[in-house]
Amino acid sequence: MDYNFKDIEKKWQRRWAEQHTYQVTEDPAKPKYYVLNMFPYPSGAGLHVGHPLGYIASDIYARYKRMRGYNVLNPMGYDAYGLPAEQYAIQTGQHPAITTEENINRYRRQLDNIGFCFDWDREVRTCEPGYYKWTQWAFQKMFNSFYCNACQQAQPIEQLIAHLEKHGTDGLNAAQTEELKFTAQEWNAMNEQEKSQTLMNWRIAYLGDMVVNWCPKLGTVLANDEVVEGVSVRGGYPVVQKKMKQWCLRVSAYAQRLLDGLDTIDWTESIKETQRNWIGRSEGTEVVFTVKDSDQTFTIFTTRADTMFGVTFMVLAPESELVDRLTTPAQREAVDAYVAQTKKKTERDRQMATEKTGVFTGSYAVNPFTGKEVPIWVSDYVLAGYGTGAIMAVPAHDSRDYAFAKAFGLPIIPLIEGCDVSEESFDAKEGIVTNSEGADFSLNGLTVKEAIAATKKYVTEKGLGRVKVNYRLRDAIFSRQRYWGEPFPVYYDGGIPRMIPEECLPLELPEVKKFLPTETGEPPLGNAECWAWDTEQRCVTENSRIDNKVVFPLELNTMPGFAGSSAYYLRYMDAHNDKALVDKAKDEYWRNVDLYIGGTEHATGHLIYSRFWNKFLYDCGYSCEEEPFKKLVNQGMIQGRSNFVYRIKDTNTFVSFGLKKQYDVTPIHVDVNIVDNDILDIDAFKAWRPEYNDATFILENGKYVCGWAIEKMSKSMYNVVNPDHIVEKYGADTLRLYEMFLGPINQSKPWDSNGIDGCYRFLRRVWMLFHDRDGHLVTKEGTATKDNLKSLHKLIKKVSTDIEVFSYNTAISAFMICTNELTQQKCTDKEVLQQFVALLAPFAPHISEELWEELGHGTTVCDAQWPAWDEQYLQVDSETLSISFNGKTRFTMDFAPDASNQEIEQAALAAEEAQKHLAGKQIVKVIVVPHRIVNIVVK
RNA sequence: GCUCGAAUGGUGGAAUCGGUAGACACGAGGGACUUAAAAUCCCUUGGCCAGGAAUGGCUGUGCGGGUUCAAGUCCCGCUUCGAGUACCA
Repeated sequence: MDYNFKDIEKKWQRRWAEQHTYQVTEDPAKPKYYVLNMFPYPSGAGLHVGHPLGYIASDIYARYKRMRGYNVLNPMGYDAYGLPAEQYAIQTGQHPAITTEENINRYRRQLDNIGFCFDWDREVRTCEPGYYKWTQWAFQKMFNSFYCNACQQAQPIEQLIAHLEKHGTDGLNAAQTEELKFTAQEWNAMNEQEKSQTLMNWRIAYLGDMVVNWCPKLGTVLANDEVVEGVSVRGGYPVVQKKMKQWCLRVSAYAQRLLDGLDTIDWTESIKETQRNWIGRSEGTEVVFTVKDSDQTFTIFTTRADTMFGVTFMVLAPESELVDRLTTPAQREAVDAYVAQTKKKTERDRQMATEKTGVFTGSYAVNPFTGKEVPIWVSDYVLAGYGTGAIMAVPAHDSRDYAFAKAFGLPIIPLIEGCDVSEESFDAKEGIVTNSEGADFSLNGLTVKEAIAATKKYVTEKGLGRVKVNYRLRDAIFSRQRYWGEPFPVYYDGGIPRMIPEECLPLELPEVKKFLPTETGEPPLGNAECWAWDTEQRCVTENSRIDNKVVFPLELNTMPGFAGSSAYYLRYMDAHNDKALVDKAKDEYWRNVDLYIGGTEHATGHLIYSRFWNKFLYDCGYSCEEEPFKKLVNQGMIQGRSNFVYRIKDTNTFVSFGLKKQYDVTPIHVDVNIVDNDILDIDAFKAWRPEYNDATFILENGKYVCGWAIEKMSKSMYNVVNPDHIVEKYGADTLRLYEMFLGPINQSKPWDSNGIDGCYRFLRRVWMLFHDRDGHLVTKEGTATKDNLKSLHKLIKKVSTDIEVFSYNTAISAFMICTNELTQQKCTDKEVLQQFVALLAPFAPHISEELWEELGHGTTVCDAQWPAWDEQYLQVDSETLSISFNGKTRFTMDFAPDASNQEIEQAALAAEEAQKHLAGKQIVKVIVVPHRIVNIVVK
């Protein structure tokens, strides 16, 4: 009887589901292990073979850990809110909930085919009210909190209000949007609306006037990580800068903790580095400049405080509010025109611009070090969102300032001994400072590093400014002008945003007639009939037109994609709890994710937001670990391997790859599913498209050979491989093995079906190892030979160590070697074969379960104990010989067992030769393997 | 531009701490079985040279140097490719 994977896999998948084999509960008797995959967005295209790569890798690890005695949590769910479903809804009118549901069902079918050990009883979907209740809940907590810089922790907003009532802003040390100064009396005199507005300066979730990335094509704002090279990540539409009132999260308050936390977690260096760059900590100095003939002052930020004597002009960002204040009447028109012009530019235009543009404000700033007056300019090469939105320009030592100075003929003063700034600026932070002497202060003769320190000291002592740490990390814009997302649990009372009561959550997403913005440009929720809050009934009601009823409009924006994915790992711990995000005891049991697997593309998005969100919940006492993901493994991308046929120009004749040079040909993508090992199935090709019905072919050796290329896996390249087809043809176990055998999981690699036969043959050989020709088990008790045990224990050791370092491809190689060895040895020992099956179980669970059952076990192989290896079976019999020269024993040599006499002789001669070069030292031991002396130990 | 990573046969990839480079698999070639095909099994397979053969020799991990008894691995200098990021003052 042959290896019948179809029946075996169906049988076990059904049994696992029926018996809830992978259902897991908290068990204090066992150590926990939490394995997590980044949950998928269920797209309409379904899974391709690239998606399961990470799931298979984590599944193997989860099964392995379970066999090692851990209580393993391995959940799965769906990141169900997203743009594609909404865009589809706009085009077709189909409600996104329906398409999302359909897509989820398709995903689930495809996932079930592969035999994962997910605990589906814990499934979450971000679009379900029972789930997003807790997204809304967390948002409200953030709204009701501020970040205390002194204690480096989020605190209740009441505490801040109490401080303001007593002391005003005096002595306040909290993360804030801008520095405000007012007294307790001023605070107490504010009306409610003013107070509400003022508090936004500190709330962790706040409504802020932000310069945002507005994407007109998508009709919504985007976060920084959703914009790449000036265009939206989704769709690639242009993005412009715009000032808008938006909900924001004060992620920047956590910048330092997000940075420090990286040192405590086991992630790859490259992804930590990406996050460090994204957070972008830079230590520098803020210096206050006064404006000539005015009582105005403004602050700039610089990391090159040593260049204060080289400042020849100042530059403001066009969006900076300083522009308005510092523009003189004479320059007003020119400045307004310039600002208007930059507003029109897209982010991309601004980045692409090679020439510096700008305009003079008419005002002059006074250098506090030299008293010299320098012109203040406006230019879009200065960013509003970083530092103070204003800079001091030192053209001699900054390439951007240099370009600007050259463009507008501004002076350039070199400050480093011996540097040449006639052609370009000298940006390096090295050299000896010169030309830097003021009335009571000189930097001349110092190194750049010393000069920066000296300037910091001087600035602080003289009260000219302060030492400041700046972060590139900006607050996350949390509003989206979209339908298919979590609604904000917020209503407006005369312009004051208020949270709907916690016990009324979730605030459910309303139905709308159409998914487009309203005629007045409101977000799609503006189309909802029932979308107002009745404070008395504590419920959603019809729009505020109803008479004699106090009804308040609800927020029309929805939350962005990252909202629902920021704390889902906590929800899995307690997925059905409607009293809390996660029960305290359960959180304390599962704590955080031990192994997180997913792609690198989330490095500056989800993986930052999620860490931020968790740190906030940690501060509030809802999560017991500060970092959500202890270890992170990034799986590589699976690329497509496209195939080409070559059509001779202006004909319907196709020429095989090897002969194409003789003709003038056009390469054409051909569906990889009708190509096998680069050999085209000609009949299938003719049937593929009507125009190829009567195609003719020029073959080589009777075959049509296709060309190939590595490209992204996508429909348009006809290179998408559906895992369902592989499972159908070879079985899930083969798919699992092959995906892992392809290479290291963290490496990107092309999908190439060519090698899959090898894995299939391997599984068949495993099957044949256990059965005779008639399908009967061959095992006998107590027949293990020394060779059997050596093969087995070699395998146990190799597989155990390889799994720990995620080197699955080499582990599978070891299985192949061992299977061949045991087959050759005609091994029939039950004990040996049993342990072999246990080892195979994480990789190929279906066949392992079947064999395990045949071997007479009533329990599932997942609960088998992971075998331990015994070194005694692995020892190599090495020989030690004493080598004598001139009748004296000189040293001993260790030989590999297969070393020949000739080699031993050569080694001895070589060792004696070596002895001559070791002045006075004595060789005590020489280790030899065939061909070579491995090690000479000397005394 | 900056940061990080990579480069090994026809292909995917092995090689623990510097110690027999090319494991394992695919592909290819040859053979066995078969009326035939599929499937399966066996042999060969980095390159070059010598030999009837077993076998032996040389060469070989992107390029050029260096350290070492010994380098794919360590150091210095390049080349190419990939990923991320970019007026961040």
